[in-house]
Amino acid sequence: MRSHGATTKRAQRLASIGRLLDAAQELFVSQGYRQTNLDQIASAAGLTKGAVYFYFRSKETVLLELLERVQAIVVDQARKVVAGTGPGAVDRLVAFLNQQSKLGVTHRDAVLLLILMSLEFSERKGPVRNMLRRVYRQLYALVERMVQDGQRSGEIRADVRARELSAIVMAIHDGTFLEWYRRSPALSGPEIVRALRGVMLTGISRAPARGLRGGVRRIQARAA
Amino acid sequence: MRSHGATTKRAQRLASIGRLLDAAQELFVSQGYRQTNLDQIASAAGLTKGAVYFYFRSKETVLLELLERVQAIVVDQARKVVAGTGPGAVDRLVAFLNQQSKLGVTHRDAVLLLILMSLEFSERKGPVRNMLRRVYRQLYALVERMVQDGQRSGEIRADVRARELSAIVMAIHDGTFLEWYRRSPALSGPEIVRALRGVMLTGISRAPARGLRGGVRRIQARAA
Amino acid sequence: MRSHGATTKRAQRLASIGRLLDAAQELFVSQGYRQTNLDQIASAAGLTKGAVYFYFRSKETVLLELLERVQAIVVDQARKVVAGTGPGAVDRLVAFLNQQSKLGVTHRDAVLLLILMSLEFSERKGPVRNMLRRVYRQLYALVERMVQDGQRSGEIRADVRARELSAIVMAIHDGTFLEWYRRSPALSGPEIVRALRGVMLTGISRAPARGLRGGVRRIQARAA
Amino acid sequence: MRSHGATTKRAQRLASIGRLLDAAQELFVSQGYRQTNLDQIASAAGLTKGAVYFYFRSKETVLLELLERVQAIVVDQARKVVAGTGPGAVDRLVAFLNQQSKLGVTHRDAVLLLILMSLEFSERKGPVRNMLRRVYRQLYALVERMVQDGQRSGEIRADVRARELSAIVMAIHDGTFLEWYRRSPALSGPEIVRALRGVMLTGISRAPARGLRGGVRRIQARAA
DNA sequence: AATGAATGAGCATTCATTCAT
DNA sequence: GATGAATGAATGCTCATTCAT
Repeated sequence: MRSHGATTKRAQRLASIGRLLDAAQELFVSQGYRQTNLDQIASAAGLTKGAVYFYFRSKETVLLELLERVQAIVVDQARKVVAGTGPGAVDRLVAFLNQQSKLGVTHRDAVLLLILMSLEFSERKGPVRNMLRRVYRQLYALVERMVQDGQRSGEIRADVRARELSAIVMAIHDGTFLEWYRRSPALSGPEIVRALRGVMLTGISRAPARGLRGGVRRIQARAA
Repeated sequence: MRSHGATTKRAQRLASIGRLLDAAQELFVSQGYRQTNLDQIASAAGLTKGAVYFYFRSKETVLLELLERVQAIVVDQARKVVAGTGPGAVDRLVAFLNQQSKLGVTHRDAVLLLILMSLEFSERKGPVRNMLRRVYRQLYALVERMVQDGQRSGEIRADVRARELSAIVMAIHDGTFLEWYRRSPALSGPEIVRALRGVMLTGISRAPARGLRGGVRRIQARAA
Repeated sequence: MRSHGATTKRAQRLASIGRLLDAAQELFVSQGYRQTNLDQIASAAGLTKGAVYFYFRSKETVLLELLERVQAIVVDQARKVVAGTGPGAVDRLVAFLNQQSKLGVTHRDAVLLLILMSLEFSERKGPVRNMLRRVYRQLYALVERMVQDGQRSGEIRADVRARELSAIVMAIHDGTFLEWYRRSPALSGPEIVRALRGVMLTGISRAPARGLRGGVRRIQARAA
Repeated sequence: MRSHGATTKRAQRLASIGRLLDAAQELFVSQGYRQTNLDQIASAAGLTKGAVYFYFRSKETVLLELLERVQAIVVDQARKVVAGTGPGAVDRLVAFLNQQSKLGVTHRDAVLLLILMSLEFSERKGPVRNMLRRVYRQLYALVERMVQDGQRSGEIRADVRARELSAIVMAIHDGTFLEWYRRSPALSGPEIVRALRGVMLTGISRAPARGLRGGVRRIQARAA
């Protein structure tokens, strides 16, 4: 009845699933999970509610598969980038932040989905919260390791514990995305990203103790 | 049936309203606005659903009145504190951040309500979004003014526009609260607040150009 | 909006619950549990679906409360009647069957509900099946005890184990009700009841062994 | 993909239909018609939903064809057995009951399907109900004729009208099957069948009037 | 001042059925 | 001969809201 470009069953299946997931992602991000109903998702994908149930077991499953995709995009990529950079901890952190900034442009909704769902599901136990915790734990661990390395090597300030310092890094990171999301047209994307990086790196750098001045400047140069 | 300390009608009225608003605030923060239903609010306040409609026109009105309270707590207080400090822009910013940190302890839910609702309602037009925008505009303006002053006086880095820099300040601020909310037991409250202040102030300070070293150190000292 | 005879809240509550349960019972019996939807129940009671949920937690709860009523009618009454008759086992059995026959007229739907639901839920575990099993276990036990007593005293044939013999009694009992339900207009109620009693009592009586002839006749006289 | 012994199209066709009908019968009996969905039937037969529609016009048609099979098994066989026995009415009745008992073992689900569907569809008009009525009418007629013959010849009690007496016979018959179905593991199959026959035959036999004692005994002997 | 009864719109989910391949 | 994709109607349940008392 409905005719799509490629007509093999397999292609149609993938196309429909893709359209449904894309539609769901956009709606979950812009309206929240709970406010989005399946009719909206389905019709945004050019299908009907029934089709959603043909491909997914439930509304929750749609979100879980979406988060699976997001995990691959956000966590796996970040790990790869971090692993491929070195040797300094700050270098890796810069690479990480650059990667996230790029994601913010190429996969804005994927990143926002992660952040927004982590808030919407923060107090509701169930598979979604578990999945989200898993993803965040991985990100936290990645950042915390870099911060610890940096503290050991003297690149990063040691007057705050690694746990709290990396929490700040994540907080700044998520906070900036949310701010951007909230005030979208009022803020310049590239500029805010650049500012973010500069502020964060300066902020976490080792305080320029006497005789070591220039440390901050050096870091800021790398981040530019 | 129910016994309240003061039994004047007026007192009882105020007490009921207070209990309802408190209950609503806690539930909206912990579960979100949409997931919270009026039965939960009412019974958490020791009343029934009908009573909510006796005091408020609708569920939305409950939130609006709550946001009115929050505005008084967050915006008005911040303005007063900022106005009563001086003369430097960074001094005022430090005072502002101190005030917010205190609020985070004394009025945790009020601050979180503001942040969380601003996300939940970000794409839903209506009176709530308007109210939230009003509150945030005031906060943005307050911070932006301080940043501009600091840039003019040379205390604050000028390589990023004031709008984006103050967006970063707000982002860090909100992001830290959310991070704290999300990982509550895993993070040390006082420590993260101290870290936040240190990181942010160092980060936004003027890059310690040659001959001006010590600027960052001075700022960090003030923030400690 | 809707005005019912008695207007105290308590009376209205009881009236609505009563109407809902009555409507549900009739519909469950005539159409089955699963084929009956809440709209039918509600509108048969002059209410809307929402009202059902005001009084009951779920559709299943409606059935459970109905079965509670039925238990009181069927089991408790039967026990009382049996306890109040004596001394012979057959006398008690006759009293039991008389009681059930009366119920079949005064509470036709209650009895049928029990039987039909026991079939519809026989393979579906859950609270309904548990409840049904509880009720049936009590009836089985009641009958089996009478049969055992009768076998001991020689009034009832002993060539079949009490368990199977009382199963037959229950089978005949339920089967007759179902037959009546299935062929309603074609069968004469009183006559079938009389026939049932006669057939069953003769059938389970001690086989008229040599020298004991007349046993069956005596029993049939009591049953008439 | 699927390998069947005989690979002629015709054979495969018949095999698939057979598997579907068998699967449907088992599921209809164990869960009821309405609770069984086509996916369950199809996958129990190792096929997919679409295949059901390839062979049958609708879910209802599946049941109708099943009932056709059942009719052949239950009614036609019973008629044949009754016709081949004689000369006494009770002899024929015994033969009928023996046949049904045998069916209960060899075609348990077929017999149960008939009984259970007659209850599930009793108040729902449509082709299924018509079919069921047709089958039952034939069985009723068969039994009623035997009872009438027995009453005329004096073998069977005449104090109850033939219609009601044969209703009792059918009631006992169906009731025993249902009881067995409901309490499967708790009852001994052979024993209950033997008991049933004994009870029923004694029960419907001519009341052992004075001078005719032994009648019951004779009948019970035949039924053993 | 507050309650309890009732409504109706909205929503996730199930399922028989259709149809192109 | 059979499958997989998709539909649409039905249904149990939730919940903000209204209103008589």
